[in-house]
Amino acid sequence: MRDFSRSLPMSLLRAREAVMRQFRPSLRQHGLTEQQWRILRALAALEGAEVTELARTAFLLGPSLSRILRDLEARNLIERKTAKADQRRSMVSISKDGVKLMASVAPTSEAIYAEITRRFGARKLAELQQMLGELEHTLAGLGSADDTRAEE
Amino acid sequence: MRDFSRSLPMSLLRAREAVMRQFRPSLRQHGLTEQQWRILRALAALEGAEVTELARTAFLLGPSLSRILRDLEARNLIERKTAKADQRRSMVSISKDGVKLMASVAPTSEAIYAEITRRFGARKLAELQQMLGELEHTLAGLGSADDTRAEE
DNA sequence: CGAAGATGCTTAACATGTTAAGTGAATGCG
DNA sequence: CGCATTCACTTAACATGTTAAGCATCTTCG
Repeated sequence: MRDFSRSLPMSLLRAREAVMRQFRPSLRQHGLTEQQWRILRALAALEGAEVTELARTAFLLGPSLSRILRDLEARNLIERKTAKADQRRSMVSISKDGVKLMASVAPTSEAIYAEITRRFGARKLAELQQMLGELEHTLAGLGSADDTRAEE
Repeated sequence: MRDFSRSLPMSLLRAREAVMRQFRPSLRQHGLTEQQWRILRALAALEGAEVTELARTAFLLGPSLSRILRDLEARNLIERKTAKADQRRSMVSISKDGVKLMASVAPTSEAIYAEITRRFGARKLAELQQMLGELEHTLAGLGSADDTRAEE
């Protein structure tokens, strides 16, 4: 059998870990996990979204998102209000505290990303992301059907 | 701020998920998680290894590995014995049941991998893995020091 | 209208990720 | 030798990943 340490899943896992290792300490200093940070960023970009939409954007499964939103709301970093038209849906938005927190994290985060880009090379990085996108697209629809998470 | 859905971490996450989505159902049918499968494969390749070495190979953190080994041992898929020379170390090896289980999973797993390779293109896949390896190497040593997990 | 089904979200249960602390065994060194 | 340090691994505690159930609300259609 193939040397599994050279398999595609392992390559992807190690590469992602190498990248995230750069960001985690900074996020941690601000009391945020990687996933919480994704949610805040998504909310800042979307300016309010339904939970399902947020799950798709932040690439989180419903149950994870449910828990995280509960915690972020308790920390006053986000706000929720149920939609009037459809009581099942709830609109989530980032709070003022949330915006403030983002502002305090963003500079370091941007700097790290810039350093990664510089080291790896902007062109190469673009190529890599191109290929990753193609891989994702190639496999879309191969596996199970219903995809609440990604799959736009 | 950058559209975070196009950031490198998200690209890597989505790509990996697209790949793993192909394998999970088959593994699940055999009562294995992705991580348990990694450990079995690593053990089959190494023919017995110390826990730390196994963590490095299967790219798992110590605490995760500890729990998983406990469970795999309870299921009689692996065996452990403490080293004579150094009582702190324990040698882990795959059991006969473990080998049997691997044999029952491997064909499907190989078929899925072959299909992914076929769809994406073997050459492109090699290119992608090459770039992933470079990315990993580029970032090695940038972040925190001590790396018990990977970083050979 | 009203019951059956679909939808949006949450809870539950178990497995792993992540960091810190704990434990026993080896090592280094005065 | 003896004691502090290091080492290999495990436990603990909390956050997320993953699948299955649960629970309202909404929609569909007779």
